[in-house]
Amino acid sequence: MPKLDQTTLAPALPGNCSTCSLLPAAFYCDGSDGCAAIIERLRRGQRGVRAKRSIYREGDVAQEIYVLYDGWAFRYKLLHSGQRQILSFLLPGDPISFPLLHLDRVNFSVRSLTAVTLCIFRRSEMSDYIAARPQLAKQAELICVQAMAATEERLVDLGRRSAYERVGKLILELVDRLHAKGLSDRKEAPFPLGQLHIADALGLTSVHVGRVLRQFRANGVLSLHRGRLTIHDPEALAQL
Amino acid sequence: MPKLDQTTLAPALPGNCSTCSLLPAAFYCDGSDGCAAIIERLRRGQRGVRAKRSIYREGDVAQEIYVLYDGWAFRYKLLHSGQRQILSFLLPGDPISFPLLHLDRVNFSVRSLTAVTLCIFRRSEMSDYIAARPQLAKQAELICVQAMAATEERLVDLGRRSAYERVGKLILELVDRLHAKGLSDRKEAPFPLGQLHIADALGLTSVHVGRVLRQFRANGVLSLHRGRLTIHDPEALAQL
DNA sequence: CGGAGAGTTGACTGTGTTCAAGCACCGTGG
DNA sequence: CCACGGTGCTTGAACACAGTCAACTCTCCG
Repeated sequence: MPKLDQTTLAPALPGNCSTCSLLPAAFYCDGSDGCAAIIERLRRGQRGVRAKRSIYREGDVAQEIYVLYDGWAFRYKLLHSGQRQILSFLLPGDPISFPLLHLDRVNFSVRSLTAVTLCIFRRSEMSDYIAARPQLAKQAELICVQAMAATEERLVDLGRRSAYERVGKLILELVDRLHAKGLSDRKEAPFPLGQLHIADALGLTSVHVGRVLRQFRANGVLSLHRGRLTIHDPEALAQL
Repeated sequence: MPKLDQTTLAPALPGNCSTCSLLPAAFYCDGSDGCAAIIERLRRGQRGVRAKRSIYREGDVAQEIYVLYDGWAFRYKLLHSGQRQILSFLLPGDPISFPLLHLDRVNFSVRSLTAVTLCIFRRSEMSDYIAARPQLAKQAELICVQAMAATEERLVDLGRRSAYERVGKLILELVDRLHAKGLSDRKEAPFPLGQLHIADALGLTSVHVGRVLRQFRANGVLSLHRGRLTIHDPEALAQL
């Protein structure tokens, strides 16, 4: 079995923007002809980051903003007590992260899960570019509203659902997002999250997540092994 | 003791927009001279709603959007099981709610807590008005990002903080917001939330919220009685 | 006076945590 | 090729925070 590409040091390198498969779906693309050329001029290069490395730290001044070209990462907050709450997971094509356009200091941290490549933009340039295009500004607001809806859905999970439901819904959400990007067939998927990541995203402990995953396995719903997710019973999963 | 104005049927009625004290802080005001006149033309009147009435139901098509002129309300989601998760509380001057500008169907419900008056706008008109003003579009995005930050802070609460901390932080947040609007001196405030509302916002039960409030009273931190909040020890509260 | 709704209290239960030990896997280096 | 150490996963026992259920009180209001 070949190494998972998510764990290699240098994932696929972006060529130029006009051939980039992620571009058409990006929030900063208005679909016009000249768009790719403009964005290519806006792009300030790329950066490779190894797995489990810090990308932003809470309080950093963000002059540069990144788009995740390849690999997985996550946004989180750290408490004084050392506890961690993961806010969201970032998949290939996701911006890191939209609010950065408007905040002088980031109010969360970001860390790579796998090796990752980032496309680099200057915040001020990207901001001007969007502001000059009402069409894009509207699209940007839409992105923000959708992120809001996702966060609120997660809020409902933490407030009112059992550990079993939370874990199931998180996995389902990630598989759906991967599917939308053409990175999974909904039966199998790369899955670089550890039990501790799942726990920190869902307000649980890694020990309990382990027990819940055992239940899922016992029920024949899904199994998670060595960075690989397999879904045996999509029906049962969707039921949540 | 006079009746609390939050529970009267018809709260203060808005005059015209140019004399409205809420306008300068509203997200749809760019601060220009002609602004109030334009908004006054945009405004399609007002509506009074009694306490504990439904304002939006999840799935509704929203042609009209509202700004809360007076009174308290809250946004929430209902689960199949009948459980409720409150997403946020709305105070005088808050829009209900920003995402409505971009969503054809609302993905949450809204209910009045006290008697309420709403200023009414047509969604399409408001949307066009903002889109035509890049300055406003940017302001709108900022509002959205701030709402996002608040929701993520709540997410951290539900995921990683004890019941005692959650209740304390919620009360502190509301007092700060009231203070910012000139509606509280941080020592006392109207507080129309019941224990069930607090519980549904924080992922707890009303019984347990009752116990936590008793602790706060016993510790001499704050007391909550008959729709009135009194803070005895702001230090201890801010410590959370 | 009577009823509804919200808050209070107590006993009991349960979901998820804590702590601790052991195991499997994997990359590294001899 | 194997020994080593680190990290992450598994398991079990004891515990705690918060939930459930049920009875009771208080207040408001008709």
